[in-house]
Amino acid sequence: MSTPTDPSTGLERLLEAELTAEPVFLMARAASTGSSAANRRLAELDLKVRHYSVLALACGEEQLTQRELSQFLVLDPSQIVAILDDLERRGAVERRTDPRDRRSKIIAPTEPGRELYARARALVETSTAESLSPLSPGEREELSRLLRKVAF
Amino acid sequence: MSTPTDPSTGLERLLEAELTAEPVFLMARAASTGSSAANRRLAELDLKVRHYSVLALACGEEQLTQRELSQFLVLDPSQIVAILDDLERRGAVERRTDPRDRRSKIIAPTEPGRELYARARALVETSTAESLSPLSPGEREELSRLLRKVAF
DNA sequence: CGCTATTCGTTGAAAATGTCAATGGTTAAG
DNA sequence: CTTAACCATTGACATTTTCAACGAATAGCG
Repeated sequence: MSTPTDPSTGLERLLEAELTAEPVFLMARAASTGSSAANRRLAELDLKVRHYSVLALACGEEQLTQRELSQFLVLDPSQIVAILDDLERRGAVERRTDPRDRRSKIIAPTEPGRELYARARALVETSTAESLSPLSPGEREELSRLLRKVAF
Repeated sequence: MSTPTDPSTGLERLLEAELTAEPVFLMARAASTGSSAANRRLAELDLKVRHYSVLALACGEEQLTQRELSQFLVLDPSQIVAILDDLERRGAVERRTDPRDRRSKIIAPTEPGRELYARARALVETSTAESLSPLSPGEREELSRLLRKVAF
């Protein structure tokens, strides 16, 4: 059975196409199917991967400004504004003017925000497990390790 | 020196963030930086990765219809139309009604199209080498192998 | 054979995302 | 204290995505 999540195309004869050897293509395809799967799960919480990412960073150890979120997530500052408007309207995060530089705003999670993150994280875990199911545990670790090296 | 291609953010303190452990995020970031790098190179030929992908498949062994391109590239049929309009206008490919099913059209490369593909391919190779430079040759192979398993 | 349902490429519109310039408030450098 | 730079924000615009609808062609079935 083929769900919209299923990367299978029924075009097995194309697995030898030259394009299949191109990492750019493979990355794009894997990222595309992976994040639509995650988005489908997160829809239950009315979140998308982009919101989840911001929320995750907000819930982390580091105090981050919008500029830093923008750089780390490779999103235009104006997009961060939009995402934060959503999250703040839902009461998941707060913008606090950085006392050491009143131009910047530090993004802090609220208590409900942390709970939302916990639930979202569980959903993402599920989605990830599903997306990476063709890999062994060792392979998943290796994939993460390699991706981390190229992603930063 | 940090070029727009460079994935480095100068936010090393975030490398331990929980988000960094999420494959969804890593994939998205790697795919994003990877394909913008490739797009930057391909701009020289007035191509984007999406055009390159279609052209590559057209130049392959298999006779593919637009529907098949759409499925394999995970793009809406209407997007394939747009890409083909571009490529056909440039004389790189042709649409030929499939004699066995006159609803479908098979995409065939022209001779200039093949030459264009060859040049584009070289550019993509360069971009890939650059993007994957933090990896050893063995690691690059392994990354491709793992991506192929999750991408299909 | 005819009728109906389905598929294909195409068009067009709407939503989401990406990109970029300009602004007010704030800080840094001199 | 003045000038330049930086931050978040806004608004405009381009690109990409998503979806419904259409004519042409095929497939299934009576």
